[in-house]
Amino acid sequence: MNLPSYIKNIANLSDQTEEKLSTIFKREELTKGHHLYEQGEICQHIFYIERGFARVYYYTESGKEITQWFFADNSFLTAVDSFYHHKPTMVFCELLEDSVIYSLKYTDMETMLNEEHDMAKLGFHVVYELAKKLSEYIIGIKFQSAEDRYNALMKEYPQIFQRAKLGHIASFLGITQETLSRIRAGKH
Amino acid sequence: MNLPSYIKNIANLSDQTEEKLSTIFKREELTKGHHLYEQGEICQHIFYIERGFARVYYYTESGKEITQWFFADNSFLTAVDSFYHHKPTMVFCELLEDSVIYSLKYTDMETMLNEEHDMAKLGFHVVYELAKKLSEYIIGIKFQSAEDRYNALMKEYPQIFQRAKLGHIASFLGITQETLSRIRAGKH
DNA sequence: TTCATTTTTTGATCCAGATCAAAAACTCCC
DNA sequence: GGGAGTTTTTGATCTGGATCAAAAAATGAA
Repeated sequence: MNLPSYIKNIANLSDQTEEKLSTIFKREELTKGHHLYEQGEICQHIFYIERGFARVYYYTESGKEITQWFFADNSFLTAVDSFYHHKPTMVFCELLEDSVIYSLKYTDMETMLNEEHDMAKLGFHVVYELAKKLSEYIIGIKFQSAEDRYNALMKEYPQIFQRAKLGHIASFLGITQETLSRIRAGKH
Repeated sequence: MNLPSYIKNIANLSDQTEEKLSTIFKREELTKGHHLYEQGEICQHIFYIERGFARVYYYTESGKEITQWFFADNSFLTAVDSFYHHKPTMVFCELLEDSVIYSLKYTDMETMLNEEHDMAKLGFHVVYELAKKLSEYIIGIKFQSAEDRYNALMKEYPQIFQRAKLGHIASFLGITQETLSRIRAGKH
């Protein structure tokens, strides 16, 4: 779904806000492998995926690559640790498929947040939903077995194995690739 | 710090908003053991802790009690899964100390969010900070050993052992009480 | 101060899942 | 279609932290 339609579904913006918004969002078709942002950068944008698939990941001190989150069609994403406070982010965001991405510069968003009341409400809504997801994820990852988490992911998002590699999914679940492979094989 | 001062520190509200806000917040002194909300309720309030200490917890299917989060002085809290969408929450929130709590009814907040632009901006800010914390917590809990997480907690929040019980802290860290006890004893 | 209850520590055992290593199964390009 | 790289599976072994059980320490009420 394109961004204007998506926003219409979740919030009731004035014509003025809608128009402004449409002028500051940039729509791009980006290819698989493209990075929306990388570790060390200050993430200046908030992104919306019209169509595609993205993975956010980082490296541990010991050099292991960990998937923090996946984002599919119709989701907003940004480097939460960086965007709002202009600090270098710790994470990378790469596209796992050719994707259609809208991006909005922080400075433009800030301006709109200040100028348009309904934009501020929309911002609240979007961030609130993010917090809710994160909160649910935390409940899941603590004190659930690897297999429980796998089952939960499959239920919520069955196409994941068509769109991401096993290793990516494993580190998202907080387990090794080998363990995930075994769970999937039904052994264990 | 009381709520008006705290808010002044993080946002620049108009006199009008500030005044409105002060009329809809209720300030109470509540005793240790009091529950701000319980599982099954629809959480109707957002709370601010002027002074005190709260613990959010829930029960797993197998009946184990898990601490989801601690909140100390100068923090906002609510049942994220419930508040905004009026669904029964899965979690409990109890005070671990006598506390001074401000509470704001959802309906009042919604009204203000709609009426006052700078209130919407404040809401965005508060929720954004929450999302950032949750996001950082997730990075910590995956692929860090129990001891690493213990050390991180001690660094960030050394007083925790004076304010919460070992068992509460253990489930927050995602480990058993016995393991935490051993880590603390320096063995292992 | 004593006794009961709660909380923390210690000990012994066990297992889910990590790690290391290598084989198998895919990809995809020349 | 063959070979080089990539991704997934399988196998063997090891270990951090769980579980169960009980002792020790702290708390608190009478």
